[in-house]
Amino acid sequence: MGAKNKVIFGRIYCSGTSCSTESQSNSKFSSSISIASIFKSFKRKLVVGSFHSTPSFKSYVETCASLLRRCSCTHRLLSGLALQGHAVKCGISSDRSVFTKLLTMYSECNRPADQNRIFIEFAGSDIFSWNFMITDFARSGDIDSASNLFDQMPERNVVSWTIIIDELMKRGRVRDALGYFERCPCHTVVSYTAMINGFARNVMYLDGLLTFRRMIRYGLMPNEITFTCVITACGFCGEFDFANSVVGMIIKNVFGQNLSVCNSLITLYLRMGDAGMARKVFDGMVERDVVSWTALLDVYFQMGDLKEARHVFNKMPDRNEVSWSMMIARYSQSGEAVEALWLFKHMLCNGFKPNISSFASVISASASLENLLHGRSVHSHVVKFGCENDIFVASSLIDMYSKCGKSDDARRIFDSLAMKNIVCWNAMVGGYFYDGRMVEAKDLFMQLPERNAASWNAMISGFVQNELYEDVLETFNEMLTSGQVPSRMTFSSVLLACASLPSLEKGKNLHAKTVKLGIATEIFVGTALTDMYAKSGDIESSKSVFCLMPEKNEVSWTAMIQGLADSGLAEESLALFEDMKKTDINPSEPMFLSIIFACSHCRLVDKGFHYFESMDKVHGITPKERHYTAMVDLLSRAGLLRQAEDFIRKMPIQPEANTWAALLSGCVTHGNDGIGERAAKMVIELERQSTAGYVLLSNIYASVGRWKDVSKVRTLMRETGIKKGGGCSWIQIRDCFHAFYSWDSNHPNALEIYEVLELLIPEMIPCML
DNA sequence: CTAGGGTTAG
Repeated sequence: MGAKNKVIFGRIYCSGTSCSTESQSNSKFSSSISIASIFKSFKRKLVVGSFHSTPSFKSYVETCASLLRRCSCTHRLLSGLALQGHAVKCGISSDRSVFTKLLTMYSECNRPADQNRIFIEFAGSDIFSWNFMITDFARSGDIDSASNLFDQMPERNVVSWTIIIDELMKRGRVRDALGYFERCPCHTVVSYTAMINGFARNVMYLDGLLTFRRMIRYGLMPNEITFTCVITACGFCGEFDFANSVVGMIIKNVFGQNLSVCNSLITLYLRMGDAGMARKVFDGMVERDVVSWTALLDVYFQMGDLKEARHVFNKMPDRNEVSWSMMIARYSQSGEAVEALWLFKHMLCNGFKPNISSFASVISASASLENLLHGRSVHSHVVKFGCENDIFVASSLIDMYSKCGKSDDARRIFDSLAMKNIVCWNAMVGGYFYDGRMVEAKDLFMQLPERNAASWNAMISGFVQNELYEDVLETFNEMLTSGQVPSRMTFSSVLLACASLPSLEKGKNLHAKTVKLGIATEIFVGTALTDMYAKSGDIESSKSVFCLMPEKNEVSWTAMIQGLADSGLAEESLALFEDMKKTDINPSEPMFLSIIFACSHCRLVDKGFHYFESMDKVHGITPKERHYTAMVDLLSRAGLLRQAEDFIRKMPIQPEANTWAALLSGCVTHGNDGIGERAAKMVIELERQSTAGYVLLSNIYASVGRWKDVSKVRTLMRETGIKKGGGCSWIQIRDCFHAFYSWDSNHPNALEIYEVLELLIPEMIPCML
């Protein structure tokens, strides 16, 4: 024991105050023993009387300070207390270097009361101690005590000012920070940088840039940290000209090789949309860290090259939780939700702690998959890591439960939040719509403390999902009246509603509005317009909108191909499909549905089979039930009823009721009651509540003159309590749409509706009454 | 001979 302690003691004594050289001994026991032996040894050496001038006293103080520092590094409170006891006894506890180390030790060991006590006892006018205390108060969340302390300081240096400015900015108190900044008698690069970055933190980028300009005028030279902050601010607010002039300064002042400056430049060029330049910066760096590599990942994500991003991720020399979060977030945003979940799992397997960002991304991936099981399991991790009160995590949880149809679970999280932001409110409104709980959704919307475009969009798309198109238009009008400018999202939802309404007027009106806002050819709006015009029967306008779109995605092409097919322009639809195959867009599942449908309309049986077979063979898409149904429709319409029945019996998957219904409907057209009866039996068996089977069957009997069987089917329907649903129609009177049903003469505006109808189509009235 | 400002994800 003795030998070991002597070695430690000797090392400390000889190497002065260096903490790092003697941090090897890490057992609590040996550490406190060594401290005790130091004092024993020192007591022997100290000579009373020559105390204050001897070198041994100086060494004693230094050693004491050094040991205290070691105690705070290793959080050994007991040893620290023992040391303080000795220091007090020997009368050196008010020595500046001992005292500052004591302050640090109490702070590190989380003893604010003791820390405060010795501060009040000894601090006096020592600026360092005051600054230390201010930082400590601020970092523990008590910014008011921090600024009180600052105001009481007998004397301040520029560090004091910078601390208080930075801490106020971090807490969003921009005005207070600015007040201190203006009162600060002397500025440095650091105080200016704190100010610039403080503005940026509070989304006041332009003020940050102006402060930067003021700093240059003041004659201060920015350093690499200032440049990093300014470049980041430029990227956020899109001030690319300003950014370019800053880049000039960076190069002139030889900061072009600095690690963080280059890292921020990669992101700047990405925000400018110049992935090539971003890549160039990365290639030219002399030194790279995990931040540089993570930024490079985003370069490939922005170019849409997931493969290369994945490749870079695999070969990166180092990863941290941000790199993992980035991968999870981008995969989730690219619609690769399954891959996002996989990455999250592997992040945990690799020993990384999930953080708020990775939670938010992985929850939104589970939401888009509507995978409740996975969502719940991530939720349990969220609770385990104590992130359930984070607003980002909570709002994505609300969204996840909503999309899985669990609005009550969503509501529980919503209610548990002490601080809710507008995102949570909007997600919850959407949640009720997903569950079809319109009353609750509307109620909650009325309670919203503030409304943004997303709140209105939640209402509008909620009504669209529930096919309440009148409410869509009504809400849209309210939105305009409230002064809220509609977004792309709004237009694509409202246009979707217009596509389902008979009047083209509203749609045209909306088209005009989007032109005014300059978003008519934007991908989402343009696609919705294409769809709306096609569904409203104005295929020429649909085509012209489609052609004007500079960028088209899979959905846009589907809308146009489907629109042409549905308008009976089957040849054109097929030609467009061939055009699309020449671009880098791959045919999708719904597209094939339209293509087969188009073939069906033109009786192009062979072509239809060709496309159907190419799905699996060429494009690797497994045909779904509805594709088989479309094929049956193709064969049945062409009168190939026997082949159609054969086709169904050979299907590798269970046919849906609609598959048989397609055959049945062909039997009606071609008057085949033999196959028709079998098909009808299958339809009724697969879908007992549905009227379609019965109605079609009775139609077949009627078409071949089996009137007795017709009345048998009708009786059967009556007995099983199945009613034929009434038809629904729409009419527009002035600015309002009215839905009315064939049995509905109780509509509040019935009289007016009938009056209008009488003008239009007088012979329709008797059928409806 | 110690303090104050920073880059990547959400």
